[in-house]
Amino acid sequence: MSSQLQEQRQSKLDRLREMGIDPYGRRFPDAAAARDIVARYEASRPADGHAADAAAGAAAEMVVCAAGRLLALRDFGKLAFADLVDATGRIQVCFNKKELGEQFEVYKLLDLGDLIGVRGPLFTTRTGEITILIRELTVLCKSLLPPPEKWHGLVDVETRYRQRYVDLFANRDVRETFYKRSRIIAQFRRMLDSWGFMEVETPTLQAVYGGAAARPFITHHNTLDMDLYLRISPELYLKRLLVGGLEKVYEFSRNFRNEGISTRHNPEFTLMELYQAYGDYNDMMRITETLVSSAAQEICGSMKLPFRDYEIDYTPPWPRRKYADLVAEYAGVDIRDEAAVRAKAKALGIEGSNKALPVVVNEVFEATVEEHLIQPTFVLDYPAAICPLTRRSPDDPDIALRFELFVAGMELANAYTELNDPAVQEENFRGQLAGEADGETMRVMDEDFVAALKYGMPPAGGLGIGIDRVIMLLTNSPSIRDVILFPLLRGGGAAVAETADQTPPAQA
RNA sequence: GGGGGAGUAGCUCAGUCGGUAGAGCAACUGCCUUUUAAGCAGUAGGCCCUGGGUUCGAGUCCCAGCUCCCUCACCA
Repeated sequence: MSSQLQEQRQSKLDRLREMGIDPYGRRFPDAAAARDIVARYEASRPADGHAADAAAGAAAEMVVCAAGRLLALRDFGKLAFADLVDATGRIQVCFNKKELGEQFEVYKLLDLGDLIGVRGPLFTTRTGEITILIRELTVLCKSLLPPPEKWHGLVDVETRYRQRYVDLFANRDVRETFYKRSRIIAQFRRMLDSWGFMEVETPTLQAVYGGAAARPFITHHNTLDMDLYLRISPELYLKRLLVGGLEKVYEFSRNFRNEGISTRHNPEFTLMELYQAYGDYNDMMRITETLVSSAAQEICGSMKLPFRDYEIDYTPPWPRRKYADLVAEYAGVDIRDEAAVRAKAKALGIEGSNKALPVVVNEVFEATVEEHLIQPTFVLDYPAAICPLTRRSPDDPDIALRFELFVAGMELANAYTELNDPAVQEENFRGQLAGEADGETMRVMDEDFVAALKYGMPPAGGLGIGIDRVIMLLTNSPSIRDVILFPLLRGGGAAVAETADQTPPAQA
């Protein structure tokens, strides 16, 4: 049973306590990063390798301190080598009975997975690996459960998601993905800040939800005794800030959509939205290109990155293609030719003959065009009827000044020249409400938003970038669950829920 | 919700025709002072996802359920 392995570790823990050693450690402030230790040592030693090192080493012994998790062990009895893994990388450490003396007994009570701190001089082994010769050994945390196998790591997908903490320490590439996620988001923030945007936070709990067409999660506030919605989009609040005179704002917002789950959809996901007063959707295209392409270059090291079977080239500028032209090219129909569009939809097996033409057109677009948009492509000028928050083209009232960015067949970004005419906005809302029977459209009139527009919102460009999907692309992760630390799973999470299935005490 | 796949030791995986459950890693006991998935010898470790059914006998066959993965549907 697993308890056998656990009991063995527990008994080692008990023995450590008997020796007067706290198996759960304490502050250990002197540890240097494994990556830095290796880098410093490489820089300081002669270029011709370890032959000269033996002589030079005695003269200038470099004593270092490191801390991390013990994750591989090669034991020779009185000598052992192990991998010590910290947040920055891996460094080999050497347990030598001669060097450790009495502390060698402590080493014998260690297991894979334990957290330790070490101090000692660096040396190079016969095979050329930089290694810390341990003179002081500190137990920082005894591990009671065995780590996954050293070679394959943790593979079982369900366990990886449910016990991400194991996945992270066992699989280096998983750590790398989430480091990159953090750095990409940090870079986005740096760039936006440098362009004069200010970061804001708007409500996640909303009494009236809007800004997208999606089913919301509903929750309840006890004291106020009111139902609230988890936001599906921050859009309508960010535009209120434009009215208020905050001219360049952005928000990294977690949004919640009560829809299906897939490799591209998680019920909660991160959307970065920004609004720029006195701009339009052309500005948003340039911002999108700059943000994503510079993240590719700066964080991932190249403008050309693999994703699935593709090589994606992020070098700007990216092609701008008109929506109508793409439908003509891939579906072979003119979007103004209702009979042709409906015939094509029928041929594609798209149902809903009673739907409005622009809705059918969009379904044809999704069925025929999207899969072909592999390299970064801006799709411009959507049918106005499916864009209730977007300004109409001055040349054609049926066209909305909107673009979506597609990469690898996935929608990555969505942007508008924002609609700031309150009369048109109110009319669009009413049209959405009237269309409720058709399907999932906005069901609630946001009267306060219309009131805000009546005070006057500057003409503006607005942009939303699906952060999780950007991270998928830039880290070559095929599933959105690979870039979300704790994706939603049935049953909620923890793999070992047996202890929690007892009936909880009744709550008042 | 539809279709397909999977669930066996702590981890990674085999398991033939239905006949008492297997390997590698990890663990334990020995030997071993420069290894790189270290090596050698030995030991221990199992609710074969759950519940029914067929059978003298089920990890294996049948039915139902649970969970995950892929895919479709849904998702401006």
